[in-house]
Amino acid sequence: MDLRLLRYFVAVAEELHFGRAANRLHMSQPPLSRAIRQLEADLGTTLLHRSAAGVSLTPAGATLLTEARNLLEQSEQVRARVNAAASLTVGILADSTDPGIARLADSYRRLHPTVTITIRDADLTDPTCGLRAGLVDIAITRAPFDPTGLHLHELRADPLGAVLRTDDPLATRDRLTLADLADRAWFQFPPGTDALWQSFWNGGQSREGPVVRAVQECIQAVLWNGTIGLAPLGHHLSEELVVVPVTDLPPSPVVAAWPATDTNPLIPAFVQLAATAYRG
Amino acid sequence: MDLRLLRYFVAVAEELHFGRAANRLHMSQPPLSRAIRQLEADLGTTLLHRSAAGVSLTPAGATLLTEARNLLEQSEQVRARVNAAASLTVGILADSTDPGIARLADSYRRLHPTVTITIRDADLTDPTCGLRAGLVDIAITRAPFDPTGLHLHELRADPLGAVLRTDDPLATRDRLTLADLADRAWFQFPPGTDALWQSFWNGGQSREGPVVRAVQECIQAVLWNGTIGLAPLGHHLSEELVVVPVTDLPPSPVVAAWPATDTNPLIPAFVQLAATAYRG
DNA sequence: ATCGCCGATACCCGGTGGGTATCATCGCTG
DNA sequence: CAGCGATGATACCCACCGGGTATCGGCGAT
Repeated sequence: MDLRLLRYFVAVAEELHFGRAANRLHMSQPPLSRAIRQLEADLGTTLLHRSAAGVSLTPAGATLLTEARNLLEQSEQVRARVNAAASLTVGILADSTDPGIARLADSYRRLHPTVTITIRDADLTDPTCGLRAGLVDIAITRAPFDPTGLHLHELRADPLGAVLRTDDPLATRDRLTLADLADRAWFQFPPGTDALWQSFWNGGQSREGPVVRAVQECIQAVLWNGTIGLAPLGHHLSEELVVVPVTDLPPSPVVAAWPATDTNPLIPAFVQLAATAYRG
Repeated sequence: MDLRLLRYFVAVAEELHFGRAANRLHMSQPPLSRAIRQLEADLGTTLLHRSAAGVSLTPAGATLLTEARNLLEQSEQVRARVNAAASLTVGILADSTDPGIARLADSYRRLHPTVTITIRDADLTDPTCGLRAGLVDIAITRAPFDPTGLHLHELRADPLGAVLRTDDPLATRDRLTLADLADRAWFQFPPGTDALWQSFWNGGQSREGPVVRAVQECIQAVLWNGTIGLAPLGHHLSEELVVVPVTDLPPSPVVAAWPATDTNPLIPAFVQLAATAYRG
């Protein structure tokens, strides 16, 4: 059985007219007639009643119409699924300053040269980097966020510090507590941001402060407006900023997250590679 | 996408060797290589890693392997379902003496000349005429029987009578009750026969008597052994038998039955035709 | 370094899928 | 009732494609 013939048959069965169907298929009528006869011979049944009055479906033809539509639909899905298995989009959040992700992508490309891997920088609105919206296949992000329907894999946990201007009175301290920062203005995330995540990144409390949508905006908020935020230690954000450890905050985990329903075989391989890359 | 190419791909993916796969497909290696390249070009992805060491699947290839197997399997099912929709096997029970079924088959053939309709006479063991075993698409039989998983359509209800030899003392009566027959030997159906059906055709009670497997055997049992049985009125069974109405039995319904899961479009058409044929 | 295995390439041929021209049939209409 | 128009079937042709054979190239093993 040939999918081409099924496509032809569906056209004829829908039009109930060889001429119109041929037109729709951008071909002439005689080869179409022949193709349908061929399909009938292949299946060993008559699919259409032909008469000068018109064309009508036999019971076998009616069955084939629905079955063929179904099969053609599924063949398209196969195409889509195979294409999905040939490319991987990874969303990253807040770690755009981290060179690790670039090295990770490179080593993945070396391992799977046939796979197109794309890194997408997400904005802070969505800690799952568009995972639920289907924009990315995997998110590399920082917990916490609502994990419903997601598989998670913790890659690393970073101690957190307060991001301060170098001329801040606290900037010379080698450690801080949340109490030291209680009177400062904190970031505000846009509405719709995961509540868990928002409260954590504000030091576990609801805070007042300017709205930020991207990492660059956070840095600017600290530099220009004297607000304060949290960041993993060891990242060099700017010449004019320091990150001072805050001792009474739990470390911030970096997690890989992907939809529990996603069967893309590239995902486990990527997560494993990410795990070794982040461990080192 | 061409199912032929998918078949080729499955062979190569299973053998992981172009030569062996070509052998399995009864073709030579070069056109097979070309076909796989074609499939890759069509899908826009590499499906196989080729090296002198051997062939291995890319992630997209692994996905396609399962998807292709699935699609090929389904294409075979389409073929089977279309063939099923082009032929109808009707099982009939106990009414082989009824000329109505022959007329019904003829008028169905006139209505659907492309459909092969086959009438199968069932034995008394199975009142559903092999419906559950898949031997027939529709059963025209007499209730009662276990209707689980079946759709039923009552075609007619016949008053019942006792089948007696013409020289039986009761043969001249114009009506009887079950009480009149209480001391007679009744039929016995083979083990496995539907219990509902068995008890009904024995006058609603468990009875002693010879085992019968076919209508002919029932007639012979009455003629030769003096046993007794029930039959719808108005059928001429034999010159030496009469059917005397039994007034305290409910009429016996003739029903069309077919599997609730069967989507064969021939079934509704046949049932409708049967309904009008039996009504007349 | 060389041999051997295996997939790729080059090239050829016949069948098939597409085309055009025309026929046959049937329903409609004047 | 004859002629016309519409529609599917048939006849025939051509280009392309799916199959074949012969051979190359590259990598691994010895």
